[in-house]
Amino acid sequence: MKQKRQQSILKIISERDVKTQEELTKRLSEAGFVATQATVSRDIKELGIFKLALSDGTYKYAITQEEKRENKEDLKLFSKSILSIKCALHTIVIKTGSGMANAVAATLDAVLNHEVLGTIAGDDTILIIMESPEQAEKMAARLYKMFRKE
Amino acid sequence: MKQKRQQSILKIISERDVKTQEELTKRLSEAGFVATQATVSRDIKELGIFKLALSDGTYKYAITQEEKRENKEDLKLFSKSILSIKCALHTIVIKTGSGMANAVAATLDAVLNHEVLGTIAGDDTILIIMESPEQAEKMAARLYKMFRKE
DNA sequence: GTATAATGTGTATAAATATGCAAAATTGTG
DNA sequence: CACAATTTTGCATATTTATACACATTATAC
Repeated sequence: MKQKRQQSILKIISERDVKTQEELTKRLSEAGFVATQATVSRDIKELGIFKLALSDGTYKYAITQEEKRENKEDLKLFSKSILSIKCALHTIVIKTGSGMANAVAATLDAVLNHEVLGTIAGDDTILIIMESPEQAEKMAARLYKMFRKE
Repeated sequence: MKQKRQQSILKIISERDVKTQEELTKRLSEAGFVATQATVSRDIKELGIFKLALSDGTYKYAITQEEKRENKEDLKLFSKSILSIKCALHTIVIKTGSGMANAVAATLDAVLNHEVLGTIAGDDTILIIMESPEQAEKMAARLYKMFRKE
């Protein structure tokens, strides 16, 4: 549910100027996702959405450039190319089909941008560098979930 | 006053992670600009600054890409203060006119933000830390270009 | 299956932010 | 200079947003 609700949020704010979380909550329920402002606040935090000052003196919620390109759909596509995800110290190693690493890394980069120190991609291997082993493990778990075949 | 205060705000949020407007108000007054949260709120609106969710669950105020570019103009100004750029292992050492290091470093930080691990500024020296010697060399070359007198 | 852990959510509320209004400061004009 | 017009600011407060806590839901292990 959360997943789809957040999808819907991204869609809504890209279509209209949403000025407050209350308003977003209302639009969400119109779209079939009933939630409270509290939940919306948390979603917004997770999605990295922020309140932007418009030139007309009002505000709207907006997405960073990276997220616009995000396209969680792309990720699903790429998930077919991902062979394994492993954690080593403060780094994560992802094995992909040969020649796929760069494409996957680029997409990953766009999505994870603010959360990772960096990514390096070879031909069939991606190295993701985190700040600490703990963070690496967390991120690995998240990636694993992300790419899990269902 | 307003002008300079807003300058100062940009500088402050590029140097530290500022989590609330209250905090920013405090830092401002430390920098010699006494104002209330209300004023800061208005400045933030005018500057197009926004509250960004960090991956560690907290927030900070951040600047849009466009404004970072504006700051790049400042770089040209600062280039007069830069005496030398040298690379050492995975770090870069920049020598500036005495007392200029902090100002230059703050601006550099704003522009390079995502690309460097960190910067430290003394009175006339800036140390930029990269992830690897290769990256350091690359960045040094880029900086050299950036500041080359034409 | 049941138990246990982890994640997600609503309620109520705390915390943070934006703004109407009046006063102060600044700018423009003669 | 005086005086009007404009802009900026603080105060008080309304609005908006984030979060502690308890309960619900979902995933994971046995």
